[in-house]
Amino acid sequence: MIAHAQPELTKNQALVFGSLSDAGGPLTAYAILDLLRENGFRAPLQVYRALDKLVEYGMVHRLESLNAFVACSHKGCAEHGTAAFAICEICGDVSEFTPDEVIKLLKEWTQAEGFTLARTTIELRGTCRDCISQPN
Amino acid sequence: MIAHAQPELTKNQALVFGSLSDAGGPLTAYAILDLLRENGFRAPLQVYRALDKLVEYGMVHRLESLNAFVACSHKGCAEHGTAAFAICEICGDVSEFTPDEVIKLLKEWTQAEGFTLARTTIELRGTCRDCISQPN
DNA sequence: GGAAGTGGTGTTATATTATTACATACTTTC
DNA sequence: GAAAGTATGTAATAATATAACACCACTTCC
Repeated sequence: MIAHAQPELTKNQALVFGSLSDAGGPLTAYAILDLLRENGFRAPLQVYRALDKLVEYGMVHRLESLNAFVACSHKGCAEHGTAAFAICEICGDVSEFTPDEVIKLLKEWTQAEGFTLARTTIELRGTCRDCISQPN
Repeated sequence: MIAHAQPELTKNQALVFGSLSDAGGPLTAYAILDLLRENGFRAPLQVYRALDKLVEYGMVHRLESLNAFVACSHKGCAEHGTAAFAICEICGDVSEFTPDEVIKLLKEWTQAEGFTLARTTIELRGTCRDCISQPN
């Protein structure tokens, strides 16, 4: 369990986090940029810099296999362990979960190997229950 | 356990696979392109098309968090389960392993959720034993 | 034999994702 | 108020990936 500070966000960070929260799903950096143009955003770097901080604070996760970002699904983004993601390739829905037992096993492997773990990416691609049951 | 066919590779596929095998580590598509210019490669698509097939055959893995590709570490690329990767951020070394117990737990989660799993990405970022012990 | 299908290739152009470099401004601390 | 640290704005460019189209080799099937 890692406790993340809940710092005051700057204006840009708050705008980016707001976009992701409102979206309720993953957005690419450029999609966020387009959403925020009316708020004065003009360049990708404004988005990327905010995202860097939000990821550092644990409030946003990066989905490596999508090159996209998603707001952490924990309310208030309270402390929690390493997250995993199930990504539906039909509807784009992303489910975040916290597979503590999996993380424990992976940590055991790293300790046996002498590997110092900094960051863990677990992403499952497939089809969610809804999209399987209604194949249209 | 999934048995991958070991098809005859086309010329381009063999060249790309050879580059990755020789490299003994991850390469980006554009790094491969540069290595193969002397073999007549001229465009990224020649690399990406070969990589697509090699990944499909299970002979090459894509490292999502690096946007890079690595030859499968199993000799002859025999049948094996889902792979995971530990990536050293100092020396760039990549260790492939097969965490069967982890995969089993993740599969249990997907079955409970009704999620149909197509592809699993597990990537650990950190520092390998060698780079921790000799901090230069 | 020829038509149609399939898969690989070559090439140009373009789309998408991310960073470098530099200038400016604001805040905190001493 | 000078110094240090952090946030911002902007332009340019780098790095990664795909679309579109033409051509060729091979098969298969009538």
